[in-house]
Amino acid sequence: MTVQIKNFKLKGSAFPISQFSSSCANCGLQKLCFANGLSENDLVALDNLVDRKQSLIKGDYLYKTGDKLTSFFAIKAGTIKVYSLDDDKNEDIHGFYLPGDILGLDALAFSKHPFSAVALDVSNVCEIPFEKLTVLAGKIPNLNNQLLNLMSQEIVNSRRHSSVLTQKTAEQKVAYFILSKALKFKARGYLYTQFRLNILHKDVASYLSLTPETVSRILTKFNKVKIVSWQKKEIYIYDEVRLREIAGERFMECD
Amino acid sequence: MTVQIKNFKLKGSAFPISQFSSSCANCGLQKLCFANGLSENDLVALDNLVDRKQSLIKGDYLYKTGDKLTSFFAIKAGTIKVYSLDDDKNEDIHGFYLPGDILGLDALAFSKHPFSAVALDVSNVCEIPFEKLTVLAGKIPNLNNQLLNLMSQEIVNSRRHSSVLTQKTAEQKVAYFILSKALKFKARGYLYTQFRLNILHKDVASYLSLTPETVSRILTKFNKVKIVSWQKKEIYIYDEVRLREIAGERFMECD
DNA sequence: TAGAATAGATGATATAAATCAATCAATTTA
DNA sequence: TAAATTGATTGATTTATATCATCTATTCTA
Repeated sequence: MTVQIKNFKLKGSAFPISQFSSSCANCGLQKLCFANGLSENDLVALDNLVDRKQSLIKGDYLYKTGDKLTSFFAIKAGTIKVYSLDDDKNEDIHGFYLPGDILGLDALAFSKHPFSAVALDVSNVCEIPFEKLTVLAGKIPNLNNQLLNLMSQEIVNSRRHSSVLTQKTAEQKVAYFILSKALKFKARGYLYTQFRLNILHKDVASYLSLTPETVSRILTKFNKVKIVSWQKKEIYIYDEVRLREIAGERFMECD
Repeated sequence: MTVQIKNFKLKGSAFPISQFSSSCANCGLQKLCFANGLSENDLVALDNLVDRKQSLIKGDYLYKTGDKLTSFFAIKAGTIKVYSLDDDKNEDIHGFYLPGDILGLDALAFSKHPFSAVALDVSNVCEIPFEKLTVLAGKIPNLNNQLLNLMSQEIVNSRRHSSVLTQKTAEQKVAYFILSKALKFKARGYLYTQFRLNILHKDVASYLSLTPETVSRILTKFNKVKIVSWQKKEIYIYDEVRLREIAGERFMECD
């Protein structure tokens, strides 16, 4: 990526939409996606499978629990929430997926989506038909390896999240959450001390296994002591050092 | 499996050791392993990769956090604990693996084991060199599919565990844990209302994000009201219906 | 753009499970 | 096999966070 696009504000978008991503070869998120490690020829073969979807708007579903697995999705822009519903119809949120993340790998074992994926944002995704992809992966060892790597990462991420849930206090969880999102922006080369995050506080609460009240109290406190503020979807990190101290280094995702 | 071996007691063994598992073709756990769905020829090719390890004893490690990934392991008999250590050297337990389970898939992304795996039991495992396996998987689509399926299952299992941790009360967690192990025995064709489970209560506590005291109090209660007892490593389920009611059906592993 | 619905903030109170403490039982090891 | 270590039980107390309640701000929608 030679052109660094500033983190300009597009309503509802967590990341800027790249102008240069109409093919895998030009996509700035290539290294994070199935395309990683492919030769030029292989990249073309992959590219031909990919269907670049029109924008999704808030509330659009990529898939719902129980849907047949037909495609994986790579997020180019926006925010996707992955969740299931418990008996009382409460959302059990498993993750918020951002540009560069891959969705749907968990559906492979049963050929059905065990979770639902909904856009929180104006979002942009690449749709990759899963049967065609696995056939192609059979022919391109590097593609197959990347598929395996992505799944393995997903296992580790999920275990890491379990550790966060069980080992951190409410305050540590909230600090950790904000920091992990910030570091994700940083890794992509965007401004990370100040960014838009289109996630409701109550959804963060669910993801961290807390109540909205607890999250609200903690954010109020963090704002008062000038560590970080999160208001109207905008996050400002005032004191990264303190935030790191509270969050703890352990389990931090560094992708 | 035509010969049904009774769940005889071998000191420290959760499952009986099969007499007939010196090759994948004869292994009763074939359907759960990499071997699932392979033709006779392909099975032989897989079989040639597999190194059948001598018995492990309690405390033996299959691998430790940070070790280079060299092999996956399939459990034939015994119990393996997978965990990491937190800053205070507390164990953060991610799972107890039983016969038919596969270990090490989480290491693929970074070529290093993110967790440690230790035998709680006299255990028997098959060691499958991971590089050779992935090369072979490149040639045998069914093997590759099975590898992908196993990884996908691991993602779902991990998410399911997160749901248990966040959505169930202490009592529900303990009931759920016992029931899920029982159903695993049942699925393998063993006696499941009464079985040996060589896991310390304090390890279960850690796995369920509870304290040993809480687990102890709950087990005392379950014993008093004649639902289930777990003493000296022996589990007796007296009232499966009540146990199911308390555990709740949701998130139950059915493998 | 007004009204309704949803999200967020803040205070008072309740509670599930943790922590602390003291035995008792079982397992390891010298 | 005795002593030492580790695990399990049970009771008293504490505490982090949930719950309940109310109010305000924001976002939808008709």
